[in-house]
Amino acid sequence: MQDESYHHGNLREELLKKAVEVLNTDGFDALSLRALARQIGVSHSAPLRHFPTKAHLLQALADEGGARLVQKARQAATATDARDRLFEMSLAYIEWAQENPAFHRVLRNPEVLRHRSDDLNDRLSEFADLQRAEIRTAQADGWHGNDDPEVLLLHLMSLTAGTAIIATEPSYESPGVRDMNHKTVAASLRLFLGRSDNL
Amino acid sequence: MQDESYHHGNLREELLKKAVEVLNTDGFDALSLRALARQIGVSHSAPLRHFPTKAHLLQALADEGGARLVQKARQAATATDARDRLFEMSLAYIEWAQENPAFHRVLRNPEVLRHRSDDLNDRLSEFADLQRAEIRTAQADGWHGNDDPEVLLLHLMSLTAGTAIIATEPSYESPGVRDMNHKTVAASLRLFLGRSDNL
DNA sequence: AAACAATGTTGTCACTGTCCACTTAGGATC
DNA sequence: GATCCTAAGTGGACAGTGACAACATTGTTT
Repeated sequence: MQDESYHHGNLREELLKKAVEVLNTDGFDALSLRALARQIGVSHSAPLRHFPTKAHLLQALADEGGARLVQKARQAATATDARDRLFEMSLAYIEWAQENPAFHRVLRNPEVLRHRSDDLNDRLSEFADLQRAEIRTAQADGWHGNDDPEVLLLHLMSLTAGTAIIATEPSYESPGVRDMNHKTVAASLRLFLGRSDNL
Repeated sequence: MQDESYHHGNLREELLKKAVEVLNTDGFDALSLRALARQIGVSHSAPLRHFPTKAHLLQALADEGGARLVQKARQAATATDARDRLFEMSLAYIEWAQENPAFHRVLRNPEVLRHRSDDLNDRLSEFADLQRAEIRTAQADGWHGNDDPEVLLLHLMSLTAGTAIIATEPSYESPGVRDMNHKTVAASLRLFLGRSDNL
C-alpha cells in the first residue's frame, strides 16, 4: 500500500485512474501507455504486465464503465409505472454519460465495442433484456400496445444513445441543438416515454 | 492524368479514395499516412504536400462526407407533407450512414468534429435550420403543436443519430437490438414522425 | 532457506507523424 | 525561346509509440 517509494504499488488501478484523467483532459488521441507510465513514475513497459496491449487497457475501462453505467441505470428505476421506470433508466444513462465523458467515449468506441469482453457483453445484454421486459409491461398497460416491442426497443435505444452523444459532445451543439440542459433532455424523452397528463 | 508512371499524379484524390478503402476494410486505427503512400506507390512524405497533418486528411474526409450526407438528405425530401419530408430526411441520413460507414465514422469522430472546418460547420448548421423550419411547418399543421420546437429538434436529431450509429455498428446488435433492417428502422422513425393513419 | 511466480526495468525493434533540405517538372514571365 | 518560380515529390532525419525479450527484484510458498 506504500505510495511510490518502493518498487511495487497498486499499478493497474493507478493506470486506469490516470487514463480516465488523460481522457478527460487531453482527449482520446493523447492516451499512451508510455505517457501514463511516465506520469505515474514507473518504467515505460511496466503497464504491459497488467495490460498485455493498449487495447486491453481500453477494454478494462469499458468493462468498468459498462458496469457502472448499467448499475446506475438499474438503481434509478424506482417508479411504480413501467413507462416511468424506462424514463428513469434513460435519463440516468444520459446523466451518467454527461458525468463520465471519458468512460462514455471509450464505451462507444467502435474498435473497443467490437472486441468487448464476454463480461461486458453479458451485462449489456441483460440490460437490454430488462428494457425489453419493461417495454412489454408498459405495453400491457396500454402504451403502444399494438407496436412491435423490438421496434420500441430500437427506438428507445437509439433515442437514448443519440441523446447521450449529443449531450456529451459539445461539438454537436453549435451546428445543431441550442442550449442543451436537463429540462430539455427530459422533455425530449417525455415525447416518447411521457404520459400526456403528468409533465 | 497519367496514372503512375510519371512523378506526378492526382494525389490528394487518390489519398482520400484509398483512405476510405482502408477505413472500410481495416478500421480506423489502421489508417496511416505512410501506409497510404506505400499503397499508392509514392514517397512516405508525399501526402504532407496535400495534407500538412493527418488531422487535415480526416478533416477533408469529414468535409466531403458531410457535404454528401446533407445533399442526399435534402434531395430525399420530396413529399408534400412536412412530417413526411422530415421522415424522408432522417431515413436518408441513416441509409447514407449504412452505405458509407467509413465517412460516417470519420464524421462522428469527436476529435474530427471538434476541429471541423467552417465549411462543414456551415453545412451542418444550414441543415439543422432546414429541419427547424420543417418542424415548425409540421407544428403549424397540428403535429406536436404545443411542444417546444427546439425540444422536437433535439429529439429528432438524437433519434436519427442514434439509429444511424446502431445501424452501422454491428457491435450493437448482439447485446441490444435484434435483426436490424429497413422495415424496422422505418417503423421506429414512424413512431415519432408517422401519421397514425398511413402505414 | 530455497524455489517460485508476480511485478518492474532496461534495451531494442518496427512503425508512425512531422520536419527539413533537396530535386524535379510545368507554367508564367520577360 | 530561355529564365524564373512555384507546386509537387524525394530521401533523410528525429522523437514518440506499442510491443517484445532478457534480466532484476520482490513477497510468498514450500
